[in-house]
Amino acid sequence: MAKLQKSIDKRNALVKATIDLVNNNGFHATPMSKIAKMANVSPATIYLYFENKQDLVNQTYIEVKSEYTKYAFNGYNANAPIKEAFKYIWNRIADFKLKQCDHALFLAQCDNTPIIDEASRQEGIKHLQPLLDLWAKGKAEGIIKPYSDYILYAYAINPLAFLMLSQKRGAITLDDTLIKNAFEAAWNSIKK
Amino acid sequence: MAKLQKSIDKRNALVKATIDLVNNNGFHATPMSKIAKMANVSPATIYLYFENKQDLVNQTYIEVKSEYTKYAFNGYNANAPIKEAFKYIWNRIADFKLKQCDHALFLAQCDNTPIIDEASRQEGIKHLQPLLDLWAKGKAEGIIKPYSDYILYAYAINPLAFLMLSQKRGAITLDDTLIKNAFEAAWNSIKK
DNA sequence: GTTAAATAAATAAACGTTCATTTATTTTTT
DNA sequence: AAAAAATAAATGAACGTTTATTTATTTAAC
Repeated sequence: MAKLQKSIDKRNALVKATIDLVNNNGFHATPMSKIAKMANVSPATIYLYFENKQDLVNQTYIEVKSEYTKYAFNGYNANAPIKEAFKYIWNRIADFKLKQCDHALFLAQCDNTPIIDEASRQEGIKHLQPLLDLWAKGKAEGIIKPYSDYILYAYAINPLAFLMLSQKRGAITLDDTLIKNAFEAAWNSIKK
Repeated sequence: MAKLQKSIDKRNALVKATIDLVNNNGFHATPMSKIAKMANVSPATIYLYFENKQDLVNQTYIEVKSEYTKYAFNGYNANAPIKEAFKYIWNRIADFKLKQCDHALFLAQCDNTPIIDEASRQEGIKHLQPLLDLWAKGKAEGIIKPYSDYILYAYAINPLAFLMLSQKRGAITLDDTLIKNAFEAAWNSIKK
């Protein structure tokens, strides 16, 4: 059997093009032809790597979400004291949203619209477990308020998405002072 | 029909259909034909009320955003003490996001995607002035932290959008206790 | 009877996807 | 080790469908 390797470079180029175009034009104004053109392949080639447009955007979402959480927990020490551990994760997430702004924007768009299907959304949620574990530990130790994971996330993590969007739109510049303030606000809203 | 002039009812039905369909299927899967069908008019009729599809979604956005802020500040007394005044607005906003969940979802989708144009986005921002005024006053009195409006909004108001989405997706139920906790978190993150 | 409102039907452009074919790589034969 | 055969990867062009929008026509108020 002749075995040939479909080029991973091409797949990556397609994923990257999808992120770029969906970020700038939205899903509805991102035809396969444009994605193909930006990735320097033929439209037909997309279908060698992805089942259809829905599959392309689903896979892109899962991939980006996975990068996000991988980055967030990279180097994380689950045995550190609660506040220190949380600070580490929080700063990694802030870092990601600033340095990988395009990826964070893409996630925000997917998380707030029905463009990806429910299965992919569920798949993306799984990876946050270490943070939820930290919160459980913090609650057990009486350091973190006994709120649900969702309200903790809403107040401690999600505001970063809004700040990132504001920066992207030129309304603010996220300097070190602002980030430091943001962390204090985050911590204050979840600490007991 | 008593009078045959461009019926405001028809326009409202079109706006409502747009919200429903965009919420459930996204902009890309919401053709004019479906909007027309749901509003019980002919596709051509849409063009008697709106210039084109972009104009329809722009106007829908501005209308919903306007309802949102109108509701938020209805009955608001700008001369009340800072915390009390903030609590009033915050609860009105929470109320809106829960009772008018569809409208809040539509706004979230518009605010996180490029489906509406920049002019309409700017137009939508204007209406928040009373809240910004309150914060300015609170900062002047040394009651509220000297953060930018964006970071205050990110921590005090925007988390409600995340909670609303979580509820819509069945992950949580926003009861009175949770809302009360959420307010305390909001206030703690902005109070000095 | 005139005019404005509403529509069904029509249309051109754009879309996602498939098809027929070519190109590139691997396997088999000699 | 070369040549031939087989197969995988890639493509441009084409398909059928859907889309937003326009047109020509009908309907209903005054």
